[in-house]
Amino acid sequence: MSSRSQTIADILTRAIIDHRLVPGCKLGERELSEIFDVSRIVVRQALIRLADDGLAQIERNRGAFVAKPSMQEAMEIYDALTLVEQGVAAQLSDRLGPAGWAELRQHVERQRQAVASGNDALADVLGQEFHTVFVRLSRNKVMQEIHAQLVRRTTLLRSLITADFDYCNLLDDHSRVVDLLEKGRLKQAMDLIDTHHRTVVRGYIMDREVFPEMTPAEALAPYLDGKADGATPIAPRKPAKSSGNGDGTAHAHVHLPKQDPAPKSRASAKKTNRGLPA
Amino acid sequence: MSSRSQTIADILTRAIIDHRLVPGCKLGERELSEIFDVSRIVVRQALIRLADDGLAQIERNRGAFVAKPSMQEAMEIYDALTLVEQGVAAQLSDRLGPAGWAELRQHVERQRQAVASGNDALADVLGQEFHTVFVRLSRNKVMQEIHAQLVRRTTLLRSLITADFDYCNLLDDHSRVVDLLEKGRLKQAMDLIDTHHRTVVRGYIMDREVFPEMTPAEALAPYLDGKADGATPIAPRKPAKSSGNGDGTAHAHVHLPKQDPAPKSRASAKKTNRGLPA
DNA sequence: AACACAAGATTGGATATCAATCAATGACTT
DNA sequence: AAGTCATTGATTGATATCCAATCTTGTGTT
Repeated sequence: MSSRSQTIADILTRAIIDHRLVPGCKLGERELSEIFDVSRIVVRQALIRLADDGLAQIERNRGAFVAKPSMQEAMEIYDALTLVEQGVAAQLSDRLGPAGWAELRQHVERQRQAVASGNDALADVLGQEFHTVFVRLSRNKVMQEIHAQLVRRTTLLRSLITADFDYCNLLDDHSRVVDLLEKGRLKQAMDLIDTHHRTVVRGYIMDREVFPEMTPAEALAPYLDGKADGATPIAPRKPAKSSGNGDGTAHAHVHLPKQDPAPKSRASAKKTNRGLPA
Repeated sequence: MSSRSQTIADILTRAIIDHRLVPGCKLGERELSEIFDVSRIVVRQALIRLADDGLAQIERNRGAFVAKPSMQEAMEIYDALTLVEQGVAAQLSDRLGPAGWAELRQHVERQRQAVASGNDALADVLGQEFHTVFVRLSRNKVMQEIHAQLVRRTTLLRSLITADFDYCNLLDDHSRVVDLLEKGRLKQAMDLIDTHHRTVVRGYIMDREVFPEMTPAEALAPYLDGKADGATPIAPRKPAKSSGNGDGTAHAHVHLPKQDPAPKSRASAKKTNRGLPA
């Protein structure tokens, strides 16, 4: 079992890539420590991990916030992702065996079925997973980790934009990349990878104002004792601290941007939850 | 000014890439907290950062150690580095302007002069720096950070091997890569980058047992002076804490990594500083 | 010698506390 | 009334102390 701060960092990461915690959202130490029922120190260690991963930014004496990358940074992230995947493509076109190609095709097929059956959420997940599988076939764990981090950051970026993708189109890209690579047409495959990501970026109109639809406590609730992802149970709890904290519900104060019109949305607004919790 | 744990993480990183802290070296919380005169918690946060960077590994209930990558991991790191630099090469061959090429040439020239004047240590530093400059010209900060991390890890790897490089050869590679790229012969340049790194890896006979030649206190002493900011502390400074070892550790910039027969334990007798303080 | 067990040391974590800093508020001036 | 400045409150960065769990070590027994 890894450390608690790692567990919490994982949960926060999950919540961020599920778009339950959106860019700019304050990650207060005290608030999180009450949510997870751990000490502030553990929370801080988790936040350090998040910041190292580029998913949070810590401002001295002000606290941690979910990262809010600039357009410039968004481009750089996609550039880096393109570079990595092109490189992996070059490797795979040399070294990948039949089993590998089969796995890729099978994955594309699964996504195709998801699209066909109208399961957009699943299609979205599979669409992202394709890239992960792609890189995993390079059998380079270091590269995998770098790539996974970039993917997480692109997923974060999606919180900032108005999603407007054509899944079928992107799916076709995946399929065609596999085809081209297997036929040894590396150059074309690499160009397609580039176009693929540019297509995504082109849809990026970063409408800079994003405000949280839920408090962190609400956003994180689904991850707290579900253990859906087979991870660690959060805490076997010791006797409560008896110190007058009567109601027990960590009803957090909302940290909303000022010019915020009127989101009193504490009442579980199940809105466009694009994410996929477990 | 960034947090203290960041400062300490930076110093530890520095000490590791200077080969003053060698793989496997125990990084005890209490010991480090006394050395840096901070609390254990700050040290722990620094160690978390190191571990996230791949420079340390934390074993639960056992503590943190300087990372000791396997041969497999070493290969993966170099593979990833090659992939990144090849990708950057492709970008530069498209987009780099005259000023950029000039900067690269100038850098190669500086290293050439260092080699000519017999300043091996400087040549080594410049040789590594070339790769950093190369990637910086891509103007992609995300990519830069990924690359820098990989470079740090390769530098760590050098602690595990018996260094036996032919600097002139590697320098020639740099020069030729610039030439080829500027002439638009991308494919050849990329092949050369690959060969370049393979040349380095080929020299890797990871003689698994590395022994620390100094205690962490001795290894870290040179970095401890001002402690306020930590720009580039190479000033020799005596430890403020008494603690018995009054030796001032005159650290010479020696670059003679001749294999040392294994001493017994951490008996700090010799100070063959193999590192390359900038 | 091999094994079991107790003692010590180290880590992971909790709690309480303090200083520094930032945000918000309110008082005061113009 | 508007604007500026000081006070207050809240949050972070960091420390010290304490505790439980685990690892290491050394010793004693078989």
